[in-house]
This record gives sequence, structure tokens and C-alpha cells, in this order.
Amino acid sequence: MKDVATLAGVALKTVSRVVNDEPGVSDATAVRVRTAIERLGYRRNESARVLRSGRTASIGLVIEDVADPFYSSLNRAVEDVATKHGSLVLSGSSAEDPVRERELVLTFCSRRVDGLIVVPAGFDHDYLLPELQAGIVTVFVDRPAEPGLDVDTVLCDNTGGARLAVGHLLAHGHRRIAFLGDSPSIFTARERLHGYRRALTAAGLAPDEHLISMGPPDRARVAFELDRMRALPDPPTALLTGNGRLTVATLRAFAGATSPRLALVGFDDFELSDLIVPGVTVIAQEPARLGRTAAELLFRRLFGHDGPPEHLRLPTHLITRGSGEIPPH
Amino acid sequence: MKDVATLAGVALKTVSRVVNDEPGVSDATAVRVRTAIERLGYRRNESARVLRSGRTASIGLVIEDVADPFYSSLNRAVEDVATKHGSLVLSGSSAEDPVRERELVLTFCSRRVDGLIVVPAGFDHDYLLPELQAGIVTVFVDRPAEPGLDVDTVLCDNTGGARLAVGHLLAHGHRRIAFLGDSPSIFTARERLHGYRRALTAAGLAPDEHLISMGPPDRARVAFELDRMRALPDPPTALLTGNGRLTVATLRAFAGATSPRLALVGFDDFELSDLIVPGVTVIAQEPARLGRTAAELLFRRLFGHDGPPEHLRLPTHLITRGSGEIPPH
DNA sequence: TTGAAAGCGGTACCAA
DNA sequence: TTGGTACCGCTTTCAA
Repeated sequence: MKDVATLAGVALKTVSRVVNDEPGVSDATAVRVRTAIERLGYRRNESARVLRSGRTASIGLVIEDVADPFYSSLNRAVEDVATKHGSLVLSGSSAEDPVRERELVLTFCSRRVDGLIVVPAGFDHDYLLPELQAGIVTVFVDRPAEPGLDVDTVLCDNTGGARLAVGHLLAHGHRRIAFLGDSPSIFTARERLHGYRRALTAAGLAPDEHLISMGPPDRARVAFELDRMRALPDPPTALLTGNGRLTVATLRAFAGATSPRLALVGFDDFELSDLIVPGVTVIAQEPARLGRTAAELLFRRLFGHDGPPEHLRLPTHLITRGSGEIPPH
Repeated sequence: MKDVATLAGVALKTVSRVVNDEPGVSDATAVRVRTAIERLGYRRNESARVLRSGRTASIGLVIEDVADPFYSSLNRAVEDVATKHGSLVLSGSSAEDPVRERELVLTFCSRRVDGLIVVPAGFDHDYLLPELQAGIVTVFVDRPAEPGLDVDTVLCDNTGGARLAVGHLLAHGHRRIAFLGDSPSIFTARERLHGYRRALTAAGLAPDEHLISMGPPDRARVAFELDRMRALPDPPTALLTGNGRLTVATLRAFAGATSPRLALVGFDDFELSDLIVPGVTVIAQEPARLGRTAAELLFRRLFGHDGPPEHLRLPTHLITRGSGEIPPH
């Protein structure tokens, strides 16, 4: 910038004004400066700007896995909103590991991101308190913050979605409905399980613990649990799977089995769910809307909004495609 | 850092030494400094460090769409390598738009990323020359740089993959093999078309232009082209689709049609390709390996390697699942 | 082993 | 409308 100033025969500050579109520069001077910038191939050093001004025009995004379809569309939606506001997105995969989550968050903070969007993997976010104090705006997505951590949150209506699913299966005559959920350490898994129980109870049915299995979505476990349930004296006729990966694992187990298929409703929509036969009935979330909403909340605060923490719930939708309409046998 | 120094009763520089694990600090002093850091909740300001040292410990990644499964696994692989080297990833979606690509690259550069990994959308990268000159290491992935731009590149063996696919269909008795490719402006689409032609010619068959269609992967176009080809006096019995999105669009068209299915081989593997009936035979690329290789090339140069530009080709693999083994009818 | 001072490249503030 | 100068928080260099 000094070189530009020298070449244009003006002071440093004048160049700065031109670069930042600040008022108070005559057109003639501005043109001279711009010419000099062009000739020198000058580009502003962001680090220096950040150091002085404090604003990095970047936000940090911590999700479970940038390669997971659910989170990658959330990522894209966040990126789109950020771009609209001239901001860049630093993203990282926590791999569901609280330690990694913390590392990522703190790394982002030390880079002085303006804000954070986090899908929390851990339960203890005390490490965030100093950063919040320091003014780093934070929004939690898909999972809530622990009580006492006053941040905006955007969640899905997990309980409602699970109830919707169970209601649908009940309406198709099922009474023995199993639930295959992710590890109970995951918030959404617990909420969905809760919705499942509530829906059964509300229908006057007692949840049968033999028909509930919570754990990681690996194929072997899913196959094992399905076999176990099928061998029960009173086996299930329908199944609700707690997330996309569990649904896929279940479909793989179905494909490898000879026994008749259970009716199936899966939590989370996924690409090609309509091309499998029968089409997979799902409770659809809207990952892109989740990301967009969170990012908009974030930027609203960055632009000065100052209200109490908001806690939003986005609705889920039942999409019927065939698998959830199989009658009991 | 000044506060820490004051509290610990040492000089600024000593704190800097401790923070950076530099030698030449007595244990006792180091402990005092660390205690002060703890008490003050101090975290180093990266912008200041970057401003002085020049190294940002971050790399920029420009892909077509962070939400696309192919590119998001590439993204994840890059992230993993970067993390191993203590680096962060700034990622952005070019949406196949040269202008947006350029914007992203220049933004990343003004943030002084140490290096760039780019899936180029445009053909003119002159804007990159000053940056390369300035020492920003760049690797192109999935598509090559124009001649004269001396950067490392990592590509897939598109031609070989297409030949593999056509060879497979020929071996199953097909002689009328159609090719449905993406827009000819896309490098990989052209290479795959080329491989398709070569394989036919090598087998003594003249490519029939009526059986070739190049264009965007939208469902309507795909359905239209399939109908058109089927109405030919001598319709195709087999089809090669040029990428994952075209394969999916084709499957949707198949699902909505009553006519007998063509044998199908798709370029790109995709999740659930095994769960569709019949399973989809594909030419698999390895997006994660593409990303990993590019990132390793990048970091090798960042760590001092200085050789001529490397141009790597990664192999493709035929995975048979049923759709490509349907006999001609 | 430790410290003092210069400066990285900008922006903020005040003066001209 | 323009310029001068302090200073952001750290690393580098050199001296003690």
C-alpha cells in the first residue's frame, strides 16, 4: 500500500480510503490511486486489516463430517448466506469427538472468526465462555447447548418427527413397531426415541424394550439387532430408523435377508430414497434450511441485533413412498 | 500477550518463546508464563502472527459444490491431510462459474492462504499468475490447467474409465452403445466421450452420433434424450452415463418408463448404487484419494519440495452390480 | 537465558 | 479533501 501511495503521489491514508470505498476522495485522486493499484497488482493484506479492525469477515462452522450429505448441504447453505454478506466459511469435521470439536472451535477463535456455527459433539462448552464474553457470536445447530450457555439454537422437531412416523405406522395397522436409534449419547437420538415412546403411549400401547435398540449405525450391529427382534416370540411388523445412516444400514440388511420386509419409516430423507423398491418412506428434515436459518441468526447479531437467545425448532415432514405403507403380516 | 508478560513478570519475547515452544527458556520461567496464560485465558492472535510471519497455516479449496457427494468426500480428505499438518481449510463452491471461481481464489489469496487446491471451472487462469509468482502453491484437481500454467495436477483416468465401461458392455454382447455425457465445456465430459469413441473404434465399430448426447444432467433433458434414442430405427441396447448426476437422472427416467431397460454403466460410484435393483454397475473414481493426493502434493511443496510440476492420473475401477450385465435385447 | 526495539501492513483518529 | 501518526499484537533481530 505504501508503494501504491508513492506511485500515485498521495498519502497512505488516501490509498486506504480508495481501497475501502470511503468518502472524501476526489475522483481525480481516486483514479490515480486505482491506476497505481492496477499497475502494481496490489491486493490488500487481510491479516493486517484484521489485526487493526478486528473484523475478519469469516465465520467458523463445526459439523460432524463435511462429507456427510446431511451436513454438507447444511454447509452449503451456510456458505451461501455467508457469501451474501461478504464472509468466508472455515469449516471443520468434529467426527463426533468433543475433543476435536473443542480444538476446532478454539482454532477458529484464535483466527478471530466473527462468529461460530456449531453442531455440538460434547456436553461441556465451558471452554466457549471466554470467547462468548469476547464477543464471538455463536449459534448451535441440530443439537442444543447445555443450560447456562446462552446461545441461539436451531433444532429440528425430532420428537414431533418421531411421533409423525409412529402415527403413520399405527394408522397402517401396525402395533409391534420397533425403534432403531443412534447412540443415546446423541441428543437427536434421544429426542427421537422419546417421540417414539410418547406416540406409542398416546395410542395406548406400552413401549416394549425388546423392540428398542440404540447404538452406532454400523451394518453389523443393525443386522444383528434386526435378527434378534425377528426371533422374538412376538416380532415387530414395522420399524422406525433414527437417522439416514441407520436407514441405509437397515436397507442393506433387508437386501441380504430372505424374511419378509418390515414396514419401514426412516428419519432423514436421502438421495435415491425414491429409486429403491419399495420407495423409502421418510421423515424429512431440511438440512439446508437448518444451515440457512442458523447463518441468518448469526449475521443478524453481527449486524447489531441484540436480543435474548433464540431457540428455533424447524418442522419435519412425512414423505410416503411405499416402505412405510406395507401392512402388518 | 503484554498482559501475560506483565503478570508473569517477564518480557514480551519470553512469553512468545513459551507460546511457540521455542528453546531457551528455563523451566521455572516457562511455568510462570504458562500459569499467567491460564489465569488470563490468553490465546494468541493469529492475525498478528500471520502479519509478521507470513504463514497462515491455512489452505484454500475451491470445488464445484461442497454439498455434492463427490466433492464433499474430496473436501474431507483434504481436511484430514491439512489437519495432520496443523493447517485449516477454507472451502468454497464455484458452482461451475469461472467468475465465482476467480472471486474465491482471489479472496483466499488476499487472506494469504499458504496454498490452493482448485477444481478449475474456467479456462483462463491468468489471474493466478501473480499469486503463483508470489509463492502461493497451487494444485489443480480433477481438471487440468491450461498449457503454460505450471501447477501440479491430479486427474482421474477418464479416458481409460470410459474405455473400461465400453469394453465391459461389448463383452456382454452389446453393439449399440449410447453415451450420455455432461456439457462438453467440462473437461472430464470430453475425456470420457473421447474414451468412449476410442473403445468403439478399437472394436471395429463406428461411433454413431445419434447415440451420443452431451449436456447438463437435468432430468428432463435425460428423459428426452433417452426417448429420442429409443425411437431410432436402430435403438441402443446399452448406455454409458458420464457422471453420477447423469446416472441418477437416467435411473429416474428408467423408473418412470415402461420400456425394457437398457444395460447401464455409470461413471462415478454413488451411495446406494448396490441397493437399487438391478444394482448399478459403475466406473468408480476415488474422490477421497484425489483430495488426499492433491493435499499431499501441496504440503510437500510447502515443506520445501521444489521440482517440476507433477501431473498424476489416478486409476478408475469397474464395479459390476447387475445393470451393466443385462444382455442386448 | 532473557530482553529491548523495530516493524509486518494496514486502520483509526485527529489535524491541516 | 488530504495527510500524519499512533498503534493493532505478534515475530524477528540483535544485544545483554
